[in-house]
Amino acid sequence: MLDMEQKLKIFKALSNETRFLIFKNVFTGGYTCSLDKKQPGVEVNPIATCVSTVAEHFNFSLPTISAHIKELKEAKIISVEKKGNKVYIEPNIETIREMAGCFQTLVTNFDNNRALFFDHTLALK
Amino acid sequence: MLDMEQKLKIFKALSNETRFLIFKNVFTGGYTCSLDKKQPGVEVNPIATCVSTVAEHFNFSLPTISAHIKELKEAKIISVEKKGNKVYIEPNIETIREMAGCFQTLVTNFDNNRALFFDHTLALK
DNA sequence: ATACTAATTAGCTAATTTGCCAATCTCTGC
DNA sequence: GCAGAGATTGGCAAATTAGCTAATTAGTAT
Repeated sequence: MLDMEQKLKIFKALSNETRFLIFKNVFTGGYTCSLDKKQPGVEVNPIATCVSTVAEHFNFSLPTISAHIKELKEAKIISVEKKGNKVYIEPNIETIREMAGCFQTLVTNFDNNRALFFDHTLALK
Repeated sequence: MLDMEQKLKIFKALSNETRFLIFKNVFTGGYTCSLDKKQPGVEVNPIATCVSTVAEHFNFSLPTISAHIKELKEAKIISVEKKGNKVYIEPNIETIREMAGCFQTLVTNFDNNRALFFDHTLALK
């Protein structure tokens, strides 16, 4: 279960357009597959990518993109793994699953409370 | 459907601890009911409250809380309605429902894609 | 060893955010 | 009309964020 501090980090990480777009592309496979032809034995999540590949999609410097990726990592939205020279980035789907659950719980409880207020029998159904 | 700009506003609004707590309390009924004894005919959502009631829960000035509430309103997380002297605040559950849907869609699509990659028949099920 | 690539760190500036107080506006009640 | 309560606006200071370049670290390849 995500505590408040963790949720705040997630919201902050996703509140910046650049980070949001990185997040979107990492989770939907928007970046080219990073399986490296020079390192055919390296096992990497097929939709993973690396910091400089991400940077190619933006008009920002590599250090800037690196810092954004660090923030996404600290929010546990992505995870990173250094293999050889590169840092591979992978989506951390469990965090997103938790967020989906949190919002859904809020909606469900809200609907139940509303039913409870206006029609007691409905809430018990 | 929420566009990216709207999502960014929502994430930004919820990335601040004070705004997050206001959000939480407005949606879970954490504030005292604001049905005004002096205005018994006024119809108000039972879990609505007003700006100064919210401010009582924080060690921040009223203008500061007012600004936070404005940001939550512009993100369409809450809606406000002026009745007489006061501004009543109500949860905007539809926005939260949309957020729940967005996250859930992302998770579902991710899981399907993963299944597609590793086992084609699974994805078709 | 040297050179090259990938990435991070450090130090800086500009812009944004978050708080405050004082002033103003709006509505209620006398 | 005037006083008072509720709320917003404007102007300011401090803190944070987001970008840059230059320097550094880590790994690869010659």
